[in-house]
Amino acid sequence: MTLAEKAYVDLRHDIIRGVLAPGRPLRLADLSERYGMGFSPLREALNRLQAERLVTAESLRGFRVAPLSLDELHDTVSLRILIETRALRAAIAEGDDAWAAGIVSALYALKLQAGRSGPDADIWALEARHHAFHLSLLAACNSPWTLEFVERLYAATERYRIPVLLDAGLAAGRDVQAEHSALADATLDRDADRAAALLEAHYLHTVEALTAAMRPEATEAVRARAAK
Amino acid sequence: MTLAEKAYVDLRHDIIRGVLAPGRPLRLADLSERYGMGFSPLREALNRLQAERLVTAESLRGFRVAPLSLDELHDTVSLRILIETRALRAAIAEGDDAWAAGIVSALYALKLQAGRSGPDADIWALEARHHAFHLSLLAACNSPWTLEFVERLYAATERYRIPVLLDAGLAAGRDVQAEHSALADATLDRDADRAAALLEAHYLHTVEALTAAMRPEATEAVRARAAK
DNA sequence: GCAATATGGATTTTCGAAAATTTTTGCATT
DNA sequence: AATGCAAAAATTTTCGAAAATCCATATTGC
Repeated sequence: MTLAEKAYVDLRHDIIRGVLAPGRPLRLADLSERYGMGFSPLREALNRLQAERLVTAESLRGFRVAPLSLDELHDTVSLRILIETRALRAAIAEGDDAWAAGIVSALYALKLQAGRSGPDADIWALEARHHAFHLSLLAACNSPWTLEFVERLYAATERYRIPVLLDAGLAAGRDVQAEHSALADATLDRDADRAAALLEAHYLHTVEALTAAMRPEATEAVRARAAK
Repeated sequence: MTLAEKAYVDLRHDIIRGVLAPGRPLRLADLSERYGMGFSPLREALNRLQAERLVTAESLRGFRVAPLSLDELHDTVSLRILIETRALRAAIAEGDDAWAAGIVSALYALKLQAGRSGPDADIWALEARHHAFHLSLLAACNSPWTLEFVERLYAATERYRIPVLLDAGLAAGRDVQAEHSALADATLDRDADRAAALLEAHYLHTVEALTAAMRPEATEAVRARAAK
C-alpha cells in the first residue's frame, strides 16, 4: 500500500469516527506530524476525500473536515432508503445461494459481536459487522454504481451515528438486532415488499433516534465529545 | 484557480469528451507536457477523478482513463431514472416561480442552439445547454446529495453519448427537442406522474440509441473515433 | 532450447525546498 | 480607541530531484 493510500484510509477512518471533528481545519503541518508522512500523499488523500464530500476545500485556504447538519442527515437517509430498497429488491430477484449464505453468515457474526459486553464489547468491531451485514443484503444487486453510492452514503451517515453510539445505551428501547433478524428473514424468504418495508423502517428508526440525540440542547455535548 | 483545479477541470473535460480514450494510460510525463504543469497538481486531479470513477488507479502502476462497457451504461441509466424521477417529483412539489422561470429559460436557450446549423452549430454548446436544461428541472429538489449523484451519473453517461453525437445525425428519427418540450410542459403543469414518465422515456430512448450505436460491429469504429 | 535471473530504463511515488498566497501582528496615524 | 497599512509569520501550492518500484530485455545456468 502506498503512503497516499494509507493517508486516505486513515484520514477517512478518523473523519468518520469523529476523531477529527466536523469543521476542523486540516492543516498540512499537523497532518504531516500526526500521520508521519510528507505533504504530497496527504494532499492526494485530501483531494479524494473532497470528491467524497468528507472534507471541504477552498482555494489557497486549505481543507476542513466537512461540517454536519440535520438537513444533510435527512437528505442522506432519504436517499439511502430510495437506493437501498431498490438494490435490495434487485438482490432478492437475482441473488443465488452464495448471496443468501453470505447474509446468514454476516447476521450471525453481527449477533455474536452484539451479544458481547464488558471487555469483549468493541463498538468498532460491531460497526464493521453492522455495515458488512447491510452490504451482504445488497451484494447480489449487480450494480456497481449502486454499491458505490451506498458506500458513500454509509460514510456520510456514519458520522452522525458515532457520537450517539459512544453514548452507550442510547439505543433507547429499540431492539436493533431484532430488526436485523426480521430484515434477514424477509430477504431470505425472497419477500421483496416486506424486506424493503423493513429496511425503510430500520433507517427511519435510526434517523429518528439520531435526530432526537442531536436536538439543539444535545448538539453541544455531541460535538464536544466528537472533538476528542 | 490553482493549477490543481485547472488540471481537474481540463482532465475531466477531456475524459468526458473522449479526447482521452477509455482505457488509455495516463502517464504523468505525458500529462505534464500536455497540460503544462508539474506532477503534483496532476496527481491531485487524478485522485479526485479516481474518486469519481472517471479514472482507475493501481498501486505503483499509475492511472488510466476508466473503461466503458454496455453493462455500466445500463447501470448508470437505470440509476439516473431512479434518482432523477424522484428529484423531479420533489422539485415539482416544492419549486417556486424562479425555478419554473429557470426551466423556461434553459429550454429556450437549448432550442436556440439546437436550431443552429452550419458554422453556428456547436455540439459542445448544445451539450452544455442540454445538461443545463436537465439540471434546471431538478434545481428545486432541495437535495445536495441528489444533485451530486446526478452530476456524477451525467458525467458517466456523457462519455457514451459523445462518440455517437459526433456521428452527426444519429438522432435517427427521434425528435429530441420535442421530448424536451413535452417534459418541460408536464413539469411546469406540475403533473409529476406525467413528467416522471416522460423523463424515464427520454432516458430509455437515449440508452436504446446508444446501445444500437455500440453494438459489437459498431464498437470498433466508435472507440477509434473517440481516441482521436 | 528454456526457465530463471540479473540488468537497465521507464514510471510512479515521495520528499524537501521554493514560490505564492493568506493571515496575523505591530505600528503609526487620526 | 479605532483605522489603515506594512512587515512578519503561517500556510498552501508547486516544482524538481531522489527514492522506490515496475517492466522489458538480455544473459546465465541447466
